[in-house]
Amino acid sequence: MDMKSVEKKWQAKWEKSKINLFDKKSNKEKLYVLEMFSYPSGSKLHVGHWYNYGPTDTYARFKKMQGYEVFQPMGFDAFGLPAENYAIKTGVHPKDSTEKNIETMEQQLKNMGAMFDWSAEMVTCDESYYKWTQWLFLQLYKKGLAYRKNALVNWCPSCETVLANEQVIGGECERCGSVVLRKDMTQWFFKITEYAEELLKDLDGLNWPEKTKLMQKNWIGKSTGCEIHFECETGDDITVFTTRPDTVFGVNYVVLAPEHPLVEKLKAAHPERAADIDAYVRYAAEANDIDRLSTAREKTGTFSGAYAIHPLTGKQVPIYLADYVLYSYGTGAVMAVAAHDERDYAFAKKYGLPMTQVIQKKGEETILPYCEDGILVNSGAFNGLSGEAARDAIAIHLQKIGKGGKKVNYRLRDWSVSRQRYWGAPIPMIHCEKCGVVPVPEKKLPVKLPYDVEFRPTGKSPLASHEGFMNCTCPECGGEAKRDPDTLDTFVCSSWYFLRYPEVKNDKQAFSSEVANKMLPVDVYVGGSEHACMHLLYARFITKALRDMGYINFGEPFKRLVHQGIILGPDGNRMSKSHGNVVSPDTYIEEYGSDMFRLYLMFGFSYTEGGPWSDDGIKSVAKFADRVERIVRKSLELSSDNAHNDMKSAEKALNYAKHYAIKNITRDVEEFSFNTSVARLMEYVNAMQKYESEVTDKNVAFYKACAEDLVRMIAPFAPHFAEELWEACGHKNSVFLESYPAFDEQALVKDEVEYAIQVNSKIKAKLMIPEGLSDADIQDTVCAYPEIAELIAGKTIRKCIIVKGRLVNLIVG
RNA sequence: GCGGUCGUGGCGGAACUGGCAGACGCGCAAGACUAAGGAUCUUGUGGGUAACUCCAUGCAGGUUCAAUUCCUGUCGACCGCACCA
Repeated sequence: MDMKSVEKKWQAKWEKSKINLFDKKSNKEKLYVLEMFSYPSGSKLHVGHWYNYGPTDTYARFKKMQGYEVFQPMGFDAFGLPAENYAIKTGVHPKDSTEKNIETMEQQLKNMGAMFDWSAEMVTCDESYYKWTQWLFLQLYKKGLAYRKNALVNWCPSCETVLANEQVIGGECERCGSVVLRKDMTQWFFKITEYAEELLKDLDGLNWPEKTKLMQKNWIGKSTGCEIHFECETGDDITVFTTRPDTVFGVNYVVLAPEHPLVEKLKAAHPERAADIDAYVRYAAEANDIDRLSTAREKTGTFSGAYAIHPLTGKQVPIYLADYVLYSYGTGAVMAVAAHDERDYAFAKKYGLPMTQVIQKKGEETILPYCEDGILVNSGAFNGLSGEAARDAIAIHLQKIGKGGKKVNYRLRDWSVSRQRYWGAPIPMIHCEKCGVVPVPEKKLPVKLPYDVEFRPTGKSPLASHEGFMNCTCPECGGEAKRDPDTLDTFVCSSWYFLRYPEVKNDKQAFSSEVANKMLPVDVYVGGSEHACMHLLYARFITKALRDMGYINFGEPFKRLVHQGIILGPDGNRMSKSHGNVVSPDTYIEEYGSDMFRLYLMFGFSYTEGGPWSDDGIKSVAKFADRVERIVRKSLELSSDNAHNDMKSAEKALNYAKHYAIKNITRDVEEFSFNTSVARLMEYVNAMQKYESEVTDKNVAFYKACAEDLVRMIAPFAPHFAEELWEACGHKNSVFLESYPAFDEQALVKDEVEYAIQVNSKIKAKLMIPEGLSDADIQDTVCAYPEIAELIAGKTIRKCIIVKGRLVNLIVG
């Protein structure tokens, strides 16, 4: 079959007949199948795109044939750093390069022949979309979920710009390789932490890969413990968080993170330490992330000169500054128990601080630092308690005396969304000297991203130097004001796009509650696992926030999540230009066509595993298709004159093969197990071939029906190919308007089944046993079988294990 | 360091809730049809052995009538987090 022209032909027909469009009026059950949309990069579709979209399209087509009204949209995540970097390098404007790239990718996606509903296409850098991204920001602001604060951000000194965490690779700038520093800046944040508990709890109900749920769980990092107040000599309260209140009597000192606000005050109280403190704070600030985060790094710190009062013993403990305490976690201060914490132990050892053992290992000698649970000693009234009981009792006691109490902490931090970049959605906020920070009124949206901007890095947001953009009037007082010069993290754009797809043309709203509640949540979401703790978490957060604002009535965006594996280069490394191992799909598609390429991707790999690329099997897949075509065409040539209509054993065998294939494919496609599905198709084709070549007296009508079923069965896997054959079979309508063949359990009932016969768990024989026998009859049949009878002669049967349809195990002795 | 996933023929990979290990295919070998075949079709194909059979799912144990599957330890690969108190 000339796949090239066949593909063109059917793509044109599909477009004309609008068969791939979602029918809102349909009374079939909706199924929202979504692949993560793509970033319009300069190059063409790569193997990864194909691997994500091809097999998922097979799933979607399969569900369509099963009677669902499938919605499978596609769009582009078009804002972002790569386009801007490309612009800096080449001078081509991000808008121009992005639009051009989208055009190419659209064409390539269309050539793939997936059943994307192109009427629902959406591009995040279009005004018609980012208007609503800005709207979303304003809603979060109104709700108190978007706020501005001063924070430490990743700063690249050479590009003079802030970088997102994901753009810091091993502590270095993704663009230029400089070591990234931390810098204090005022930034917009989304209060995702407010949803920490719900984001954690709701994971349980999701049909997601366990691995991904676990990653999110760890990322959220819930830890249950206790807050304890130490009174500082300045009169201030130093609150620490600990998961080990049972060690509180062992506190030897208190440590503040160098960024802790109290540091300034302590310095003022102890001028004799000021120089040292300043030096240390500076040292900590300059230490880069790699150094600071390394657990192997030697602990450093300095004495503040001040003391705090232990809340239970009343003793004085020194206050230290040390950067092994992170300002961003908990309270930015810890109680140090040198005897029972490895870090405190290392620090105490280095600075010659005392250690107090308060936990004893049960029944064995305690070697410090001892960080496990044990029996409390030197702990006043709490001596003798251990573990959870001790923690509980001490927390309750602290609460009673007003010195602390139980507390839950999360590792999750608020989401920093400001970017000092050009190619993103402008933040719809205005800074007025009189009125402060004022939101842009909703009806003034969108805040348009100007085209004529100098986007080369200067240390400030590119928009900051665009006067036409920056200068505006304050919506409240009408006076002169400035716009926010930053743009939103592109993850904001992608955190709600699935809500927009069902009504991309809605120019009154981002989405309507009515449609969203009907079309969402997404039933099956397919994309890479690298988004586990970014996009997939953000999208959940935004969904919950929108639910709480009353816009939607569901709190989870993606009911089921599937991750495709990664196709590596032939050398087993990740495909990359630097490895020189990038495989382009184009040459294969040129030679074999889009259907064969996707069929091979499905057959050659385990979908969720992926693996190193190899094209060994691609020819065989094409060969398989040839065989299918030959069989179908041959069946058409047969004349039913003088043919019989009986279901003899040959027909029964073929019928069995067909229903066996249907049953397994139906189960496997649901599981995204495409390789086994294709294997079952091949088996069925082999059975067809066997019947074709071996049976001279054919049941022609039956055989023709089998051939047509084959075309239906293969349709989701090779859509253009199947349409062509379906037409050849004399049908006018698309094969995708057909139902996927259903299997009949009755056809799978055999007269007799082969059993493996074991004697003392060793296989001794294979035996055909009629279906429907009782266990006792099966045992008798087996024992009567000469080969077995001989083996068990003179021995008693102690046990007979029968697994219906599979094996019989005789335990004799 | 912590958490997780995975180790099966020469290769990609199967094995549903523990039940005949190696489905399906690649590759390889032999044969058929051919002027020819890198087309197509048929047969064979984990290893050892002349054979009965024996050995095989990273390695070592355990549970079980039965283990690729469950448990313990160990080695290796990959992924995520990483001074989270």
